[in-house]
Amino acid sequence: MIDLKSLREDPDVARASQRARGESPGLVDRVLDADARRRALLTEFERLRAEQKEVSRSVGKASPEERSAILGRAKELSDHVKAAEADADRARDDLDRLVAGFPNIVLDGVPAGGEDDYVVLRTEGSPRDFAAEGFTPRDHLEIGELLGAIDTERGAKVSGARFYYLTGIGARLELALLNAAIDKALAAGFTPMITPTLVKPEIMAGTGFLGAHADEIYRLEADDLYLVGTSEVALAGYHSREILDLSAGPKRYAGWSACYRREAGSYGKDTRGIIRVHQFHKVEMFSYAPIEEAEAEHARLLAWEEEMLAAAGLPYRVIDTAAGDLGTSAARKFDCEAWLPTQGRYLELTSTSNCTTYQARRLGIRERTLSGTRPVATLNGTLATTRWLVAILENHQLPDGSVRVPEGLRGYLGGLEVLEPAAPVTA
RNA sequence: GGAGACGUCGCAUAGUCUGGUCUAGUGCGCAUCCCUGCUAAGGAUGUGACGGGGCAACCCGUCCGUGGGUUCAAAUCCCACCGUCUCCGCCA
Repeated sequence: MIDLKSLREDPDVARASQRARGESPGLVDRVLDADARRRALLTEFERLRAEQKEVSRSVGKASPEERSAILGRAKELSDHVKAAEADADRARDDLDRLVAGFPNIVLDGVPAGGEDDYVVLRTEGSPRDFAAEGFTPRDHLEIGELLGAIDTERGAKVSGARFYYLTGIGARLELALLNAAIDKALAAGFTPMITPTLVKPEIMAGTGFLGAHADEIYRLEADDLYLVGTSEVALAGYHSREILDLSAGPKRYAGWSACYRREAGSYGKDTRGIIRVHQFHKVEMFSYAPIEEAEAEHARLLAWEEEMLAAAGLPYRVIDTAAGDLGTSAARKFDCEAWLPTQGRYLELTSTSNCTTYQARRLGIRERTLSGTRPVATLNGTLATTRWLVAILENHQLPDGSVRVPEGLRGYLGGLEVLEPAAPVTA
């Protein structure tokens, strides 16, 4: 939720933000109108209510002779108050609806435009030259099957398309990666958390996931709960309706959870292997920070992501996502994309967003300061996901189909240096 | 799943039966000050959130788990829901 006061004081910033996102700047004026109307009706209601309270109080003290006259007056006022309150409530609902649909204000420097208008900030590491090494790289699924690490056929049999089993060394490799991520988070001062993956509608709405991309989310209708697409949701909800003390710096949590995505509208895209799946695991960083520290914290989250990518030995690039490709809640987003040799393209492995105070306003997360309370900034970023296995298997493969274990993960696999092809799991 | 108890401004509690004097009292904690001169005790004052108006001291409104209802008037009466605890049943 955007800040109405600053919108009132400086609507041009919001208009510019809307234009950068490729959305309507006219929405700003509709919000301003609704806000003015709501405040006028609220003032009127409160004036009548104050009068009614005064008259009502006088009923008890009135002498029997005065009583019926006062009661008549009170009754009349009561009707007026009810009507005025209904008007004010309606105006508030109108305003709320408009505000709910208003995305976060993008930060200065965010590239304008859509999905393809990102800016590459830098490229780290260099992709291997498989031609020079004299072999054609296998894709992650082929390797995964050779290693007995990934089984998508049985995943489809049991749960449908875009489901999979990680088997044997595949399961161990994912656990190794996620454990490495948790250790990285611990070293950076995060509190590890294992979070709920089913959340209430108000929490899902508060994080901004029920806006434009609501069809991405699984909903359990019988229980009115949502399956989270990331532990960001549960971690943002953790301190909802609380007042925090951030005087010692940001509060940092690292969530480990399964993540669920419907992948509606991605038919035919990344259908092979485990690049785009309905269920995966992720270790996610989440920070609650004073707003002045948000941009510095965002830079820190990005740096920790890059340390993980280095531990996994992956070549990657960092992009500054364009305004139109930001989520509803994000004011700025950096993605790290690893090189995918068999597709000759970069694949998103991490994403870190600065949501400024947008989520905190919706979820009622504030901090205590010398001059009262105010909303905090929330930020999130990926430390590892199941998808990383794709890049690890492809980038570290050897001609015979085995895979060199990146040094940063060996300690989590009992010192194992190479994953060797194994007999497949057969019936 | 069944039965019962409970939910009050940081914490603990009063108030609910008998609606108006609750403009929610008290204790603890906390903050400032006073006294004292020494890691004590005492005293005074203050002590929330949200919204609106001046936008500074102030004023108004909302908030007693949540949402409805009754009433001129609801912490208080009625209904529904949520949560916590206890007991029973069932499942692991």
